[in-house]
Amino acid sequence: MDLTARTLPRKSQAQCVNCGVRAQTVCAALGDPQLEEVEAYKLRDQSIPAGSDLFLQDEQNDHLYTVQNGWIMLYTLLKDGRRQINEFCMAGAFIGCQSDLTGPMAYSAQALTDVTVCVLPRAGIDALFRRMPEMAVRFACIAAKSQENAFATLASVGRGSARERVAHLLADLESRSQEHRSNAQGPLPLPLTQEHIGDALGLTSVHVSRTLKGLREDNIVSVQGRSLQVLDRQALFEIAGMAPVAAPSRPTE
Amino acid sequence: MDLTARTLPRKSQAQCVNCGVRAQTVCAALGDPQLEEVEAYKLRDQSIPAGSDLFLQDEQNDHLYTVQNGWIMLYTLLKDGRRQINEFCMAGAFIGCQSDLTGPMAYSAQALTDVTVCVLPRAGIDALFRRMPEMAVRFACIAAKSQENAFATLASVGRGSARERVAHLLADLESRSQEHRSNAQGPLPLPLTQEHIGDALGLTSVHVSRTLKGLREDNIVSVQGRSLQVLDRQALFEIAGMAPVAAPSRPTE
DNA sequence: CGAGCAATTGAAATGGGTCAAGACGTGTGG
DNA sequence: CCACACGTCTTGACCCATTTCAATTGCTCG
Repeated sequence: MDLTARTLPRKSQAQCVNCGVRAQTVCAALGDPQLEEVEAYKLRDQSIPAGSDLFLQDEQNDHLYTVQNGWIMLYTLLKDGRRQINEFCMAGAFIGCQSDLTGPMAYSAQALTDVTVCVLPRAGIDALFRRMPEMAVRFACIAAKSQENAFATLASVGRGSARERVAHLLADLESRSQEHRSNAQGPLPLPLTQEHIGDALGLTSVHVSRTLKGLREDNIVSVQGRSLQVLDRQALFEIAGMAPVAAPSRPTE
Repeated sequence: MDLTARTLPRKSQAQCVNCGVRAQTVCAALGDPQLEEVEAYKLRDQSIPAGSDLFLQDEQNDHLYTVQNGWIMLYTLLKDGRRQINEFCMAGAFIGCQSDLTGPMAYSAQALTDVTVCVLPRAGIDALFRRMPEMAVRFACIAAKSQENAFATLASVGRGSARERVAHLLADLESRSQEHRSNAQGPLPLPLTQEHIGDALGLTSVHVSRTLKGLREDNIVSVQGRSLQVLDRQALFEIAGMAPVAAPSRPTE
């Protein structure tokens, strides 16, 4: 659980100009000189082992994180132990920023795989934004984007059947994974247990199992071990209620 | 209200320095000179009758809105007509800003009561943000806040029973309403049908009716007509799973 | 006074939850 | 190399919260 003991704070880090996720995060809009300024501000890169928490809800935290690689989940714990997973974050995600910059965290974050994050200090971030307005604008866009994602999940969980919810999640994960993969075909890693999926969708792991079985029997996906293979992208996105991104033309209405 | 404001170049609109919701919205961080700049940028105040849409999802929209008074709901329509209400917005809310500033809207917005909004043009908002980074930062905080709200709703909808969900919504509305009301006691206006409540919580209006009946019979709330009276705030927040101040110790199984 | 929408109530159907038992890995230690 | 332990997945049987369908009662407003 405790990760701070395990990680050595060292300044040796990848250089920002070579950052693999630069285009997707707050630094996207910055030129090289500005990037150097951010680099000076940056604390370190940090490796997080799978299963450990970046931060816990209701606790204080002084950092902001950009995911370099690996998966992180944001989740909320209820008093009686029930868990709601709010979001699965992949490379490029900017994590830890909330409305009350100085208050305790509103939710928890846990690594699903081994993860590398770029760490910024939270203190002074608004001064940095003030000096680099492009960064602030970019940050605002990211915040808006993540609000839209939350709305989409809410619609799926609030209004969808189990089958629709699972399809929506898989479709979402698949299309987001594509952004980070070179080849479009082939199975993609899915570091989630069925309990994770259930906790993200408001379902029981038992029922997730049954639902996946149904999708498997309809030859829509093939989930084995920790990998997901989408067999019928069209059908999957259809069920999910999402418009397939690059779908072959077909009269849908 | 006393009007000791100095004379400023006026359009046909309320003056920004006197804005009633200034402290809660994107302008909060701005000084008077910057506020004048925003005022020059501002298009107009606009009255929206109850029931009409500010904008529709998938359609283009050139404006951004700050709610001056009244209630607005943000909602998502699914292909088959099911509706998910994402958020109820009250005075001070900043609406219409999304990650893709030039693209079609990701969700719809409809007035639940007669509403007055302050209208900004969408084009050039990023330039404005760039000139006033405080405003961008403020916006990001607001967006983050709304994401946190969405997460809280998601946890409620994904993991709560009908009773818990309804209690959570009522508790949330009640505490937010308090911010805009002088006297703490007494019934507060609730411009929602039970169908609205159901669509916000992933429930049927029929079941909302039954659930409210249960809360009424337990003397926790009294909902009559379009107004809500919280009778037992402690119990309501207890059921909602929100901490009102400090829950009395009680062995919850 | 009647039209129309919102709320209530009852009865029946069902999607998903719960409980419980097994199967299937996969990594560990002997 | 085996055995065993632990976590995950699967499957069956039953249960129940919520939905669905349907009828009735208000309430508001023209």
